[in-house]
Amino acid sequence: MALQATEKLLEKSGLAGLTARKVASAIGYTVGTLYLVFRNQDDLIQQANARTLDTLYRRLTALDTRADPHNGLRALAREYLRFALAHTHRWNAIFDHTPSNQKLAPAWYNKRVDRLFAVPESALQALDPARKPRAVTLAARALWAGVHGVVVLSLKDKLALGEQTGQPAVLEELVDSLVTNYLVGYQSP
Amino acid sequence: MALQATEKLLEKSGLAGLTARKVASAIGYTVGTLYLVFRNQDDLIQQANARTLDTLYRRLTALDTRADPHNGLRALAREYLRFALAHTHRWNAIFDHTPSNQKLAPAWYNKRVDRLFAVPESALQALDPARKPRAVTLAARALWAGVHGVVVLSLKDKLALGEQTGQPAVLEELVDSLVTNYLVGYQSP
DNA sequence: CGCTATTAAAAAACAATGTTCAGTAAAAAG
DNA sequence: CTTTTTACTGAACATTGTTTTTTAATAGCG
Repeated sequence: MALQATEKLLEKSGLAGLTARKVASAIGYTVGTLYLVFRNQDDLIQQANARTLDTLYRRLTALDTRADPHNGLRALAREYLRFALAHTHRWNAIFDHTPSNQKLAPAWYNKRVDRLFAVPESALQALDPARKPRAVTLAARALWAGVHGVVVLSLKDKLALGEQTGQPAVLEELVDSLVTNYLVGYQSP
Repeated sequence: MALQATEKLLEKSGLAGLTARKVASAIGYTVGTLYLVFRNQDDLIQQANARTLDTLYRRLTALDTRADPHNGLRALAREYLRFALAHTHRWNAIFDHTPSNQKLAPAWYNKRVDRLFAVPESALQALDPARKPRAVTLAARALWAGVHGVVVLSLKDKLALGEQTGQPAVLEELVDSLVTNYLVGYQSP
């Protein structure tokens, strides 16, 4: 219940507008009760974010990249962008949230992140099965981080594209450009 | 004075550890005085961030990309990464700060962002003077946003690279991979 | 049933923080 | 010397994360 309410609140007003009291009252409880279920606010947000990562993962793995890895990677990137555009606030919450004093994220959280990176990585591997795993891993990280960067700046409207800023078609064009051009280099001898 | 103190505090404990009272007392004033100089905390942080953007801009323009645009772009990207690694907290502050209720950033702030994007853009234009300006702009945005993405995830340790995560050499390798491969695609017929 | 122990939740309290505002002391103006 | 302006303080307020104290209900059990 709390996590569902958190998601709803995030969708409406983003991470900045989220308070423990709002979440509690949204499910008909008071704030004290929330702290019986979650260790603190970081814990709550992290669990909400994990759910977002899960649905993103499901969306990405729903695509078939095996038939055509090249176009598959483009489709993955586009799907990533679309997801972020469709759930801006929840997606932003993943990256805007910086745990207060916590050293490193818990294992169950990192597992979701790793799993996500594995998706484009396996497509890249399929694209050139002969390549060494380490080289593929690095390439996957570089490419996916790059796609991530385009999406991040797209959502923050920091791409300085003039009037056409924020138009989904232009953004998809950007993502496509990145993936396509990168892959040309990746596959050239 | 206030901005210098803000920078020092940011360097030490990041945006999360920054409070109006700390900034004020760091310069020997009380919190009320700070609000005579800055409209609010967003204003203070935005002005501090603008200064960070300025020094980054100076670092990037200190490089000469005209002699060899291709390597110049790689150097730009590497310099961007180095700057972020050297001033992690101040750099993160630029992207972690989400103005409370403000619609869009003020013009004087956006000017710095535009100016930064112009740097790789002019290198890309030099690389292929025949290409149409709009195509160059799009490519510059895609490539630079991609580099940005690698840097973002590097600093947040979200690249899931196992033991070697965070090693600058590996990160430079990633950035290099992105730029080099992208440019191969960009220049191919 | 009647008493106790456990549980679930509320209510209240606390500290930190952003922000505002009334007041005050010193300097400047006239 | 009086008035006005300036620069600043100190207190106040609302919001929020978090903890602690209380209260009401339920379950366990003789």
